Amino acid sequence: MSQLDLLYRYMHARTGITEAEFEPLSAFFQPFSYKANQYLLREGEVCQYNYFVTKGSFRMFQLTADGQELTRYFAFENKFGTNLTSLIESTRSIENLQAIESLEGLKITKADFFRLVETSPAINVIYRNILENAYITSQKRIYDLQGMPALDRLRWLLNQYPLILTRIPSRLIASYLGITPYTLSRIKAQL
Amino acid sequence: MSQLDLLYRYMHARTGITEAEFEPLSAFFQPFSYKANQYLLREGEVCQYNYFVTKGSFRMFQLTADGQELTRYFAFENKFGTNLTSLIESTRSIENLQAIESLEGLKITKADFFRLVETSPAINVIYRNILENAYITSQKRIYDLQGMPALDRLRWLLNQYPLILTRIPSRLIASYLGITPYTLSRIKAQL
DNA sequence: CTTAAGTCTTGCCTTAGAGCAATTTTTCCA
DNA sequence: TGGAAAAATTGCTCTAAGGCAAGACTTAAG
Repeated sequence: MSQLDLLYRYMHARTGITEAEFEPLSAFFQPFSYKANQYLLREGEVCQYNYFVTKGSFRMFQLTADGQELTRYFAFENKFGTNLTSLIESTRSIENLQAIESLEGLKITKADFFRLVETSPAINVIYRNILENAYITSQKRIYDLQGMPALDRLRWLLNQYPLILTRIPSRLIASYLGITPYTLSRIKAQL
Repeated sequence: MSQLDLLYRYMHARTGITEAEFEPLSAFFQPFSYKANQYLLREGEVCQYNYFVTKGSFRMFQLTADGQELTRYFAFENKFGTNLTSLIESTRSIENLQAIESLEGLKITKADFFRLVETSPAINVIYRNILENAYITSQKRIYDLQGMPALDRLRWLLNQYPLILTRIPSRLIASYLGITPYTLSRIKAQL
């Protein structure tokens, strides 16, 4: 299935958009691809695109003052992903977007995207949907992880993404759970 | 200034709405008031309203399995506040909304609100704005607090809300920072 | 004003996870 | 495919925060 077909399916499922309505929108999306470990966005840059993933995955992470990586989000196939905060506020990003595996998808510029939010009912709904999901996901993450011991957090993550341990390197998972690789290694033995 | 004036100012600042455009919307908002410690919403209920605060404050918190309160958000004057997750998904709330001080404001029902999101450009923008801010705030919270020692978290909070220690009881602040009241008491001495 | 209930503080001990170092395993390319 | 580099594991020690208990302080109600 082509990248545009995947995007159409994504949008149709959420907005009921028809192929005829989708057609003029499709011109705003350009293909992109990155190799594993390449950066889509680096800290300090202003995010210019909203990315729709059709193959592979990327992550968002921040570098702390003492050089530690804090991973906040993994974007897999059939997901929009971007640094929303930087995109919305046009501020310099405090986080990095980096391909984990070889990555392909479609991207739309910030200007086109926000213009379509105002002019295309379907994109208005898609954006609302992205924001709602981003918010709900981030809430679940705060809440479910708050005060939970490390082992329970790992179980929670495996419940959300059962395949994650096979697909994502352990050090990134540790970084996502807010624990050290040492601790992750130790608690995996207790699963 | 009347409650409706405050709401109009809030909306005008964000959407440029005129008084004439605002007038038909105002009928959807009903006044509410709660005394300190009363609940706007309890865990297990489906949230039915979006609340605009004109006086006082309320908080959102979750009860953990072992009876601990985890506070996630404080809503003060001139803010919309609700359990967005429950409102969006029509699911039972896992959190409680409780007035901290004596509280007044305007509320709109879920059904009216989402209908206006579709039919009123101003409310569409307001909702987008609420979602964007909710997301950005929640991100800042995750990020800024992740891995930070308790004393630095307290400083971060005081930076965001300098008045909070004078306005909100310490046990709620501890609950918001994800630390125990014991620890909060100890680190306040180090400020 | 007085008393009870709730809240905050502080001493003492316990504990989960951090961090270092050394070893093993896996991954990556030349 | 062989060797270097990165990642994962594991023993040991250390530390920030948790939790109990006792006392001080505050607040609200009669």
